[in-house]
Amino acid sequence: MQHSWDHIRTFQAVADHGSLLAASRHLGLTQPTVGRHIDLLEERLGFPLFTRGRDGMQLTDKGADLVAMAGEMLCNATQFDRVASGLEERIKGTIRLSANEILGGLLLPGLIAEFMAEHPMIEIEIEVSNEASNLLSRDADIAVRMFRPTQNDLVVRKVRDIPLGLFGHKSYFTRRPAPEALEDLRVHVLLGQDRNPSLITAYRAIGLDTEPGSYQFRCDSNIATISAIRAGIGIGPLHKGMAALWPDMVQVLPEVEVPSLELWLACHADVRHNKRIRLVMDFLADRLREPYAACLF
Amino acid sequence: MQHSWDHIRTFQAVADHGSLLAASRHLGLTQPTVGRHIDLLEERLGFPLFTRGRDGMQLTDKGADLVAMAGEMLCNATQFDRVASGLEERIKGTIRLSANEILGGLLLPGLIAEFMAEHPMIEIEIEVSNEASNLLSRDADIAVRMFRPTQNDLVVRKVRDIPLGLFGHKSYFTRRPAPEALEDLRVHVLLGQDRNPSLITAYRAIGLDTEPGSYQFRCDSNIATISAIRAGIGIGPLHKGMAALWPDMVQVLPEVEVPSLELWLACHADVRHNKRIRLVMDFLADRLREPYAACLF
DNA sequence: GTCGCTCTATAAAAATATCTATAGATATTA
DNA sequence: TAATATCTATAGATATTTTTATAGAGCGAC
Repeated sequence: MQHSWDHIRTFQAVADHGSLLAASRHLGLTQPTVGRHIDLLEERLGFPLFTRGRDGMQLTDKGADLVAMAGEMLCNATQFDRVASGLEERIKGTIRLSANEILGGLLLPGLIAEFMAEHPMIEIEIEVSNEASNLLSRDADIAVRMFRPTQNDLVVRKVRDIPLGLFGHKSYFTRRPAPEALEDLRVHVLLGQDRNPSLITAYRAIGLDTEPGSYQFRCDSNIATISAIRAGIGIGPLHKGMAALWPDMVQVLPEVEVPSLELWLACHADVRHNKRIRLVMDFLADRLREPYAACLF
Repeated sequence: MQHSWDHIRTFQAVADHGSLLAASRHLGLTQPTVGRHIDLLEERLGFPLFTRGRDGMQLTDKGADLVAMAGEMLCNATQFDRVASGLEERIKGTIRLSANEILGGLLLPGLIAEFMAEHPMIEIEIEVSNEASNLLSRDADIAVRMFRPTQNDLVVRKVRDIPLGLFGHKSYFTRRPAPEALEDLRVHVLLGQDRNPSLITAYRAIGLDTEPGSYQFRCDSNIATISAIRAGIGIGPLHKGMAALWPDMVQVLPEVEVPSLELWLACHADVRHNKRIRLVMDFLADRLREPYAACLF
């Protein structure tokens, strides 16, 4: 009896993630199972694929020679799944959305609640991450992005622009006078991010060239940053539509042109005819075009 | 949980062989197992891959859209196995030989007996068939052929030419006088083959243009044809070296030039460094170059 | 040093898949 | 018309695989 193709999948996952444990999590198996798959495969091939170290599994030379083909199989398998998903006509089923923290954490849940009431047969998962998840490897079915998705074979739709403005909480301005010109911002608490350079770039774009060190409050979490603004810690950029939902938010320097963000929807070309995906895409495109209805904060 | 890659393999096999039963034989599984694989796959995908008829399983349109990717996976998987086999360094193991009826049935067993005495760790299988088996899909590790193998990615070695001559059994010539010129053959019983045109072509090559109907004894089996010659039924071509092992065989028209056959060995490039395969290849190349030692007849 | 984290390896219990055997249905052959 | 192929579908017994739970070893932080 030959070895199973599943063992090759396991092999590829272990090679990719570097350890049995990490691979097992991604495969939805347990670590002993993954370990046994590798053991069996090695036994049948007659040579070791990995060296077992304390810090995981490292490919041997021979293992490295084989991993390319396993990778190709993975490509074909994911394409198989994608195409199959595109051929699928049932309404019932699951859709995975990928979105960044702000959209996925604050905005989408409200919209999805509405959608689910209309379509109880469709189950929806949201993957909240600021990393652009890979639609090609089917980490998600639909991506909601703040920039134009660039991968090939993607069907993308620009929904609209998202105008930004600089905002601070009313309470903040009881302590400091609101800035009247761009230079005044230098003496204010500016809320940006730690490692993610997108807001810093935005500040530069409006003519304020500050170094990361000059931000008094820094946090990687977009949500925490927004909370900080609402808590009156300082001034920072917000979606205008979102700020409009919160009383007590005061826009400063409204004449300053903060470059708008763009709102994009994307799905893989192979799945664009899937009814569920169409349904969700159309719904999102429709609702996201409207002003923000509610932020679940 | 996702579906198994093994189910995709099963899907591809069923699509390829047209029925659960045929696929199960090729996969080394049973028919109910193969059927359940397809059922599970269809259930997870949400649409049928096959229409079940009395005469097997026929791909639906959607199934046909998916079979290409499954086929690619099969390619990658067999390549995986081939490359793995090439990386393998153990002596112990199995080697599959592919050869035609004459070589595989009469000559190789004697050589292999000798080889096995020297190398008891290596198990050898012979696939005897006049169809050139596919080294790319790993039906065999080594092919012994009477013509130059043409597939790509093959490592081929010409061992030698095999001179042919026309022979008859002594007892035959007690009944009919031996032919003295080519034309005399017309009144003799010529032993050729039924559907396989190779011998007919050979007769044409030496200047004797006879139609298949004029062969009194016809048989698809090369071995039976040789037996017929040895039984004194008529005249036919034999390997000179083989005929030399049998007393009572008389060559006729030795001046007639019968085109020689060629003897080739081939293995896939991916496995050429496999020690077992090298060992067998070298042994065969060595022994096949010598005159025939024994025919197991 | 010790706690907490990573990782691999192993043995018994639980879940799952496979096989054997059989039935039913249709076409081909005698 | 009966016999013999082909094929798929289904149920119970058997094996195999997976999981759960546990141990052991190295590394970094406090």
